[in-house]
Amino acid sequence: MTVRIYDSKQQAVVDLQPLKAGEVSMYVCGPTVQSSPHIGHVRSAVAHDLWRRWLAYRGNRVTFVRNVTDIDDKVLVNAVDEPWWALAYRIELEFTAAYRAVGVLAPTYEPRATASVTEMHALIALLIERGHAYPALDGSADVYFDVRSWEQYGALTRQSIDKMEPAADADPRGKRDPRDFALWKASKDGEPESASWESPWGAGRPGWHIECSAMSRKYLGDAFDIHGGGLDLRFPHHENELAQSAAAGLGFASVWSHNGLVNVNGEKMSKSLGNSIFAADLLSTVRPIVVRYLLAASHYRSTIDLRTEGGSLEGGSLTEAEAAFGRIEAMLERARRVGELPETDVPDAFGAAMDDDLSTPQAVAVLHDTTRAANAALDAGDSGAALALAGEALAMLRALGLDPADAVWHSGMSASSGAPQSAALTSLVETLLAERREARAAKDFAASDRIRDALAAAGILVEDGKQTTTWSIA
RNA sequence: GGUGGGGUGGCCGAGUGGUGAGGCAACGGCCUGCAAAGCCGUGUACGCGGGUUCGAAUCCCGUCUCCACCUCCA
Repeated sequence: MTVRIYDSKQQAVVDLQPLKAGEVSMYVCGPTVQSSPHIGHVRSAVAHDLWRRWLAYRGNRVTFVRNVTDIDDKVLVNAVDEPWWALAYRIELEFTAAYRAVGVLAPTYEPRATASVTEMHALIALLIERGHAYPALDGSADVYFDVRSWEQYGALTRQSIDKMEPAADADPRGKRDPRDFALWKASKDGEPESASWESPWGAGRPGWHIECSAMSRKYLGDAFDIHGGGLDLRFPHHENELAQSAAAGLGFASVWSHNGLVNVNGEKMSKSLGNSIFAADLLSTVRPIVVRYLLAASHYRSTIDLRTEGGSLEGGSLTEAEAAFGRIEAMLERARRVGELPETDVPDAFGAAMDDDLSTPQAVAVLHDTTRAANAALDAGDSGAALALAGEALAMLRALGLDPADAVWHSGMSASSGAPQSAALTSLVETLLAERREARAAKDFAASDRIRDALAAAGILVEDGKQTTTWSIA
């Protein structure tokens, strides 16, 4: 069965035809580690993680490379009271933590730009040799890509050079055309020695785009299947990558995949508006699995408009997501009390939706339908049907990386250090519930309700089932 | 100016010609000692104006409007 994917370059959904049958190579643009991760970074990572998991579910061996841009103008600028490499690594760790928290699988490899300077030099030399790049005309060590020499420049975003605005990433005096972009940037006075590498054109550091061309080639080869990233990277970053790699004679990416951006209350997140939602705040306010659910429930290409209530993350989209996902979790718990969930494949409708350009909104609808059907079967006492349906729901959750039982959601402090407290709590609650059971048996509902209210005041929800009473921390 | 994406019920969000995806919220019912949870039911939704068609959210023409990108961006 064929997985279909939207290719940003062709602007159409196409059959994914891997270069090698049964193997898919993906290169995803990771962050420039210059400041803390926000929900947009998390969204991008989850979107590509969903792709990776689905392609693997369909039997492909996926090689997934996501880079870390650890040298860049902003890394240097933001490193005020620490070395630039310390800032870069500190921020990289924050990204790793955020990705892990929302269940993003570790890449097959995660190369840092600074570890591939040699490969960048080789690519730049190749471009000069082929007549598509030149050392700056002003005698600096800058090297530029010559956009006029590559007639397909603009192919990715369908723009013509003449209608583009000039690039501002280097002194235009050294350029043949103002739209030429830097492959190599000469070291400048005042920049740390550690941020400077020798090159055939003089000491300097990489331009922004060349690293991805060099690293994708290094780890995935001259041609690979999918190149992903945020929609905001289409231009100039991906356009320039494409130009470099294609002009160097490389096959490069077969498919370009871009995830949509995240708005907050209808506005683009930006530093000037001060409305950025940082991963650390998000993940300490809302359960990470719910964040992942929220991101997975929207199509990866659409803009997500995150609604907050009076500036608080609680009360808007995230609270709705908690309610919706909580239903599914509750059903799984109900079903597990009846028996063990069988291992099954995902339902066909779910698979068909996922195959169709990762249509997770429809796939999640199937998940909700299955949840409702499982609850109905449980209400009807049909354990066999209930377990079969719950098993299907679990298979879907696993395909989406949303299995509530997965160890990633239970890492950290809570599990171990909380164990004694949890045992003490359970003992107390069970004692109170035993008292309540007696009161109910004696039809002393006033006493019964008093106990339930007291527990509720402590944040513990008591629910009477047909046979048993369950409790949970609200 | 150029390129691209939108406007769907109280809210979010799918859907490219044929019995109203799914979720959140609300209301009614079943269940319950009462609740909660669950299940069942309840909505004359497709920016506006024309057109094509037996039939349009979906196709065509016109029009209004919002957003993103055009060398910092996931």
